[in-house]
Amino acid sequence: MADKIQSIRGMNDILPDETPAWQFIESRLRQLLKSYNYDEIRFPIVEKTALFKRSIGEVTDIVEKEMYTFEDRNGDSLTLRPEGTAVCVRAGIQNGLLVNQQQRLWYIGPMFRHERPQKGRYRQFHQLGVEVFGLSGPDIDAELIMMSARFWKMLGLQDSVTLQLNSLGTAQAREQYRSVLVDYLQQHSELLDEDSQRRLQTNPLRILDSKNPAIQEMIEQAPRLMEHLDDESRQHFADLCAYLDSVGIAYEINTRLVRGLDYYNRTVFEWVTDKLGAQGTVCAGGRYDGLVKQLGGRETPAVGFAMGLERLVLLVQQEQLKNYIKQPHAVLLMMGERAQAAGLALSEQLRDALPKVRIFNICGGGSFKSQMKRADKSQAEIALILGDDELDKQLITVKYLRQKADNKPQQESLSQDQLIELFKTMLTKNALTEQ
RNA sequence: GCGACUAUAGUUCAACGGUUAGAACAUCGGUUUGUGGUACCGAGGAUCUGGGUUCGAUUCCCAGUAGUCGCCCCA
Repeated sequence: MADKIQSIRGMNDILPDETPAWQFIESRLRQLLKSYNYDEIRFPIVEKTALFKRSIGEVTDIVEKEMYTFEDRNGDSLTLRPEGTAVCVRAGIQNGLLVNQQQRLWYIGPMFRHERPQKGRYRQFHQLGVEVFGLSGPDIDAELIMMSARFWKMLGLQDSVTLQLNSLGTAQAREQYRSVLVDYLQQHSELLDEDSQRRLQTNPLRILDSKNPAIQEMIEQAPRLMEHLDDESRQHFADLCAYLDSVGIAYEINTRLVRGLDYYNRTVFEWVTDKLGAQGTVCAGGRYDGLVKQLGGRETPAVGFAMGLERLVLLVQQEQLKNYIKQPHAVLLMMGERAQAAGLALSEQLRDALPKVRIFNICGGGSFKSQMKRADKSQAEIALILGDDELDKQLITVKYLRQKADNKPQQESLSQDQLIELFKTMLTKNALTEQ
């Protein structure tokens, strides 16, 4: 036997067992986004490396050590997208979607980061991203948070996630705060670990996020970003909080919440869960008013978020899927060669007449008994039996597989027209539970 | 990228430095090829890869690969 070729580490197959959960989540997402009137955008998986260096930040971990970067045949440096925002902005600029316009966009698809795989963290992972351009007020920030909150309800996850909120202020305010913070940290530099020493030079705000207990203690006394906000950002944040209060969305203000990507300003938020171990962030986003200009467009306010679909799949409970998994309505048994041809034709005709009906043809023949076994395993509501007897009489035997032996007839012979009528009543009966 | 733990049928788990590596579930077949679910009978199917120690390794050691957990990072 030849050697088996394995998939790339951290890049997983999503198997038939798992796809119902994905489909469930994706269909609810589409429904949600439609209800807020957002539009889908699709863009490539590979982009020029410079796009990510310029947007995410040269000294971020993502750019420094997690990107899949390679040269193509022309010698250009290309990168598998590690996130969607930068690509969305590039596409918006390039296609003239952003100038003096408002756009509310979403996208879904795989992202790539070379990290150590863990539960809920993979090298190819999937995100849903939502980005809004051309709106600068706190109202749209609130809309995005309300939208995500609604989504948790749709998935039955409202008790599994909590909202963390912070404001980073304007770039200038952040710059000022940065130097105040660096001063403070340098006074306590003997407490800083190796990681934090390095970040002192590169991204000191991230030190606030450290899990090192000694550092956390010292951070408690550090000057707070909230206290260094400019007036406008302060008002923006207060308005946002008021909007959330007005619809009863609970949040926790976390002044240590900073983002790993450089482009954020003002509002940042994160939905977290304690049910996924170290990978607790399920959805995160914020405002990035400077990015469009930074990537060569006109100055355009923007805000967005992304959620990790793998993590949602892990959170969605099996019971919520039970109305979503769809069994066939009917399973078709074909006994003998004559019935084989007639049966295939029959199921095609049924699909012509009733596009919504789900029929599972038993292929591969076999004894009556083994076909019945397979019919049972299909979970279908009814079995259609077609053999020489039925062909001679121009009838189809219908057996009700899920009706237990009581006084009802378990089996009857129907003409094709009667069968179609039967399916119609089955479909209307199920119409409410299937959507 | 760092650390710890793990790797045996499709799956979940046994076992042993030495005959033929067991079981359950799953799969397939059979118990008159026209009646399923239960029962009974039967079949196929595995020691991650490469080195080393040893007369002999699935078992011990090393490396690789992969998974899990933590750090890191992040969605």
